Amino acid sequence: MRGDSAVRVTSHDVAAEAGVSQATVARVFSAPDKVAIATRQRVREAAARLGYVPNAIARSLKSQRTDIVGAVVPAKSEYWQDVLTALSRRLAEQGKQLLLFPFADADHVEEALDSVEQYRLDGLVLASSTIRPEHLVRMMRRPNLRAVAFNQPAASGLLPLVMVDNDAGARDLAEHVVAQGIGTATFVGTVSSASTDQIRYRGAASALADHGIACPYLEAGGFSYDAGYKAAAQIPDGADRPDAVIGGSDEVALGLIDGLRTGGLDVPGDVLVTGFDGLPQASWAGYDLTTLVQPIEVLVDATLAIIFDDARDAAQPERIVPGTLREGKTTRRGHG
Amino acid sequence: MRGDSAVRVTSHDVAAEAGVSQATVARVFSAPDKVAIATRQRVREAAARLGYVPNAIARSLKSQRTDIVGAVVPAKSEYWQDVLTALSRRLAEQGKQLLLFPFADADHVEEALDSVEQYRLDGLVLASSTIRPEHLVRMMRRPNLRAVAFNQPAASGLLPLVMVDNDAGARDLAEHVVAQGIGTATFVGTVSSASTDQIRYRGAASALADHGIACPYLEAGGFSYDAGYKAAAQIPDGADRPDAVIGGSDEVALGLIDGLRTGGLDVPGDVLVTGFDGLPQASWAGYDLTTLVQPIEVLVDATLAIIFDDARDAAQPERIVPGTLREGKTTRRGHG
DNA sequence: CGGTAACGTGTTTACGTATTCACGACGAGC
DNA sequence: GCTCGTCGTGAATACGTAAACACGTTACCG
Repeated sequence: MRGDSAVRVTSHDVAAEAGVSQATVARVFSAPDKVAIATRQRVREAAARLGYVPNAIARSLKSQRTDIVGAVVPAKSEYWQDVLTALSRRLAEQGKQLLLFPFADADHVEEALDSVEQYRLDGLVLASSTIRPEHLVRMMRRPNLRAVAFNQPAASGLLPLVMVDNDAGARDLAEHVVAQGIGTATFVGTVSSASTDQIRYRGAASALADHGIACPYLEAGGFSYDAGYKAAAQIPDGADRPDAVIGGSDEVALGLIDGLRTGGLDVPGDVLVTGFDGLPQASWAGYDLTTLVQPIEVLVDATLAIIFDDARDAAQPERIVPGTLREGKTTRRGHG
Repeated sequence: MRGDSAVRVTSHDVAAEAGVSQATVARVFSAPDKVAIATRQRVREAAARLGYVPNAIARSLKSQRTDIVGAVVPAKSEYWQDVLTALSRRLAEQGKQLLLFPFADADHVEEALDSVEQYRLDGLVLASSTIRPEHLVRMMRRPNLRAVAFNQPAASGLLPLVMVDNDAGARDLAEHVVAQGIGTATFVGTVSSASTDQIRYRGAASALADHGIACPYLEAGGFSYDAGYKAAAQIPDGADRPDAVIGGSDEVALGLIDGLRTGGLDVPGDVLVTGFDGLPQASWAGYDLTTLVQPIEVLVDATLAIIFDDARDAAQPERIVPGTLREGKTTRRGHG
């Protein structure tokens, strides 16, 4: 044992100090109204005197609840950072905690889930489409564990699902750029491996097609600023240059903007750019990106509702929440 | 009990299935070399057949280790996001987890620490100078809990401390802008409430003074992009305009840049700008900020070393790690 | 005034695992 | 052939709490 200078104090110690039984001490901390006020007071004082703090581990073992929700998310992503912030705040309000299982590559998801199973969490938020279906169903089978897929269209039918309306959002963005008078467009994203990007692409392409505008697709090969920055170099210039570039996400779009500008183009003068997600950085004055803002609070609340509401047995819920278009200067044509 | 369609399977069940005792099952999962290979195999198969997964809660209760490290951090901050990412990755490599205790205001730190005490964590990373000293000492007294202050100069002497060399870094930045030929400068940060900013300001001011340059101070009133953006409007223009603006952090500096540019100034043409931290966003082509990059991996490793190395009894360690200057275009004068 | 319900508290057990102790078998050394 | 040590395993206990159950006291109702 290390650093055992201080003694570990348990509810038994407090019981002895206060002259009551251990059960009474436990009740004072978990169901105070079942204890007479005088006794409660006495126990509280004894606890304070000894520096007693209830042991959450033991409580969890006994009660079969950990009051901890896990989140399996990609380690590097601006978007997920925002989601986690909202999630942990809401959980904190309910006296619950967030245990993080970030993964770098998809290969590490497996290990993360091993840990998840050991910790007997109350709930689990599964994010990012790099989590494969077999992993999803594995989590589904754990007793006492409510798993929810977050913004992961591929999980549909396998798990309860909460996501923003990617299709409608993409259409809104497409309609918006069409309204700016564009004649050509290109979609840049990671359609190859992100089911959200797939839906966003189809939605945008479909809406553009309604106006007789084709929408070729350029693979960014990643979800990051860097991926977007590099992809910008592959967008045709000259006569083939598209009037608008639809980014699959804000991070990619921000990279696109800087990449295009580095290439000597003016945004929005030469090319319009849109994103998706509504990151804080997208609102920064240097970019002021037109994007579809996800109602993260709403999504998070819906997720927690599925995890903690007892009346969910009515099949797998699927909550699709609409986002809102935020019009920035990246689609404001000077000569429109 | 909710959703108890699946049965909970314990080491006892596995023991029965494999025809051994519970103790042997426990050994297979915690000290496999103490079990004969044949038995081990048999137990493993039985476990797989039943879908057994060791219960980390029970293990923690018995072993008095949770294999979980907590982190008390501000909910909203780009910088801390990066730190947490690095931290959780390193922990995952060691089979440990990160439990997050984010707080919005300083008022909520208290509640966060209440939770911390209950969970009997192996270690605790205390971040942000908005955690007051009385809170720090409270954490110091918990048995079996190794608390480390991360980039929090004010904790010096109270807790083991790991931080970047703010003073040297600030001096490096100051020397760098002096080398660009500036004659006047202003520091913008949150000296009022951040002990890191205080040191950075003193360091920069001192280095500038060595060259006969005064360094007035402008309070940003926050650590965010927005705070920087607004502060930019208060920087004197005309004859009093400083040649360089030293930001207390990258987030503030990025806001400053956009604020100055919105005000019609050219960065770096009219004003040089520097930051501090080395955020990913600072490297974005749209900014390319000159900043002092913190060696986050090194800091994190030092932190975990203090938490997990048994030989730390040699008083309170204080690790001060140097950062590295990253020269971006925000200090590259066209007409220098 | 008797019966009964509500209340407050103590006793006991269970949660699932790690670990100590004890025990038998087996091989080596003299 | 006996001792001793090692190895593999089982039995038993402890970790600290929550909750079921039991019991005595008090108050309320008809």
